[in-house]
Amino acid sequence: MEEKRVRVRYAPSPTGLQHIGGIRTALFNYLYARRMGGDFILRIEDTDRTRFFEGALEDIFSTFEWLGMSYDEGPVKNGKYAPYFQSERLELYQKYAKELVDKGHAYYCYCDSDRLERIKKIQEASKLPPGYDRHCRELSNEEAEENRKKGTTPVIRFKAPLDGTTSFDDRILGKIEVNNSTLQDFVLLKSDGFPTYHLANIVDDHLMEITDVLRAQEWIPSTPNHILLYKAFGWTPPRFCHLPMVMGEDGHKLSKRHGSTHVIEFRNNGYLPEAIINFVSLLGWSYNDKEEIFSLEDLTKIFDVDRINRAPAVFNYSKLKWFNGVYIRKLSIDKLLELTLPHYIKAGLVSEKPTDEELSYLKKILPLIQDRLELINDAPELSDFMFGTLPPYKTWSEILPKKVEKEVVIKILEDSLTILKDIEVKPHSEMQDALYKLTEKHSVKAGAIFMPIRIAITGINKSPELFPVMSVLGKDRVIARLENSIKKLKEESS
RNA sequence: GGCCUCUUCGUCUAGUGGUUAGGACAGGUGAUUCUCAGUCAUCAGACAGGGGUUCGACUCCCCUAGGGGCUACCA
Repeated sequence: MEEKRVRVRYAPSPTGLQHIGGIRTALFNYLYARRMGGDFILRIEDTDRTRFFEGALEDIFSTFEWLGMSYDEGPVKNGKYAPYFQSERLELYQKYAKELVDKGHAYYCYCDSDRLERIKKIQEASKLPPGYDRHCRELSNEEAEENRKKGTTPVIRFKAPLDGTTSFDDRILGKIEVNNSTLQDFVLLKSDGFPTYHLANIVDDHLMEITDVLRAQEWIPSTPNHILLYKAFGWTPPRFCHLPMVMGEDGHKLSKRHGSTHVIEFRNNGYLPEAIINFVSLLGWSYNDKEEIFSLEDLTKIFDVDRINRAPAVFNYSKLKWFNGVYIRKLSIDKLLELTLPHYIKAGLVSEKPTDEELSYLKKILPLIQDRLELINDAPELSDFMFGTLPPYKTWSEILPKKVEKEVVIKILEDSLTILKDIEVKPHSEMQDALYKLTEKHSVKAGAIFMPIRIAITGINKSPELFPVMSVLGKDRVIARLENSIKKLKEESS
């Protein structure tokens, strides 16, 4: 049999910001399409008017762009099957819902929310499984007419089979079968004329010639409904592939209470798109047992649906951070500058319109902190001591090495000052060797020499390598900071 | 409650009847004539339990337990 060109879609509903779970689904669809040389479609399922969220669309587009995922058809871009907003396809769904009624697969239901509420309460009270009681399923024409006269706008419900079974073959889960007796007469068309997810989704998937549906496992329970719908229409269903859920650290579906979940939050917090893509690709999928650093480009070549896991995956923030560090270390200094500059400006370390001088100074600082940077946003905090004549000293007493007498520290700093005044401040072993000699003179360990110098010069006890720092700072500032520290220490001891 | 589904180190996972059960993150230790980070080395850490099937089960089957999802005129 000839294989059809693969067509997959990501179909978010604009009810909130894009989150990790959604983007994982989007990514897998994207990768599958690219790997198979097929089409990736973006479709906006805006069928719930009550939950529409203002910034959602903008967020979807910018998230895709930021992550570097392109789609072949979708809003704005359009394509052969336009429009890609379900809200613009209403007549279509109404037509198909009506068709189902005519074929006897669906019916008008006049039950209002009051009645629905009532039967729900009764079911709860008598511990019966909840669900619509199919009151309108076999309504006579007279009764229907009566309801119409009362002015109630009906919904259209699917007439689910009462017995037998419905099954489908999931690409990763295998055969899934349910008894039709457990199915509901779910709503297809709401009373406001909008379709429900179930109707709109399958109508569009069919019309848009979607071949594979990759979606989260939370959709498994409604898949039999969808299969039945395809059957009622006489259409061939696509292949289904249900992706494992993404959980929070407590084992529940990932949500806000687990911390950041929206892609935009990660973006704002200093995460790189490469890190998000790489990390998310490994949520429920793996390549092999040794490689795990992949670019989006790599992934389009190696992604394999058959290697997707069945079990849910817990979102591990610390591993994401590690990935971010990996990708930050891969950045060129120019790129790193571009990304960190706004933060330096915000921190007030660089002027609003940075001068060339400021820019080239930043370019000298960044290599100093690149290795230790985990989040782009942390750059200013990690390097603020590189700015100004004197660093922002903390309390001296807290920072001084504990095991060394203050008098000795002062002597060490004075000796260092003498040494440094005489040589070039370069990141060279010469400087290191010269200072190292002080360990013998004062009979202390290396740390007792370098720590005081570090603190005197940077004002902190955790800094990048001392000699590169001194080199970037320049001789004048090194001397000034050393002198200032000695002075301060002397004041404090008197 | 009902239906569906899942189960290898704390976490992400490799594994497809015979392995010292491998890797990564996190954690421990050591090295890198200084701290932190990075890097390198190293340690610790798992097949949920019980029955089968088999010469042999992490791998196949059944049961139990535990987890998760769904159960809307939301997607």
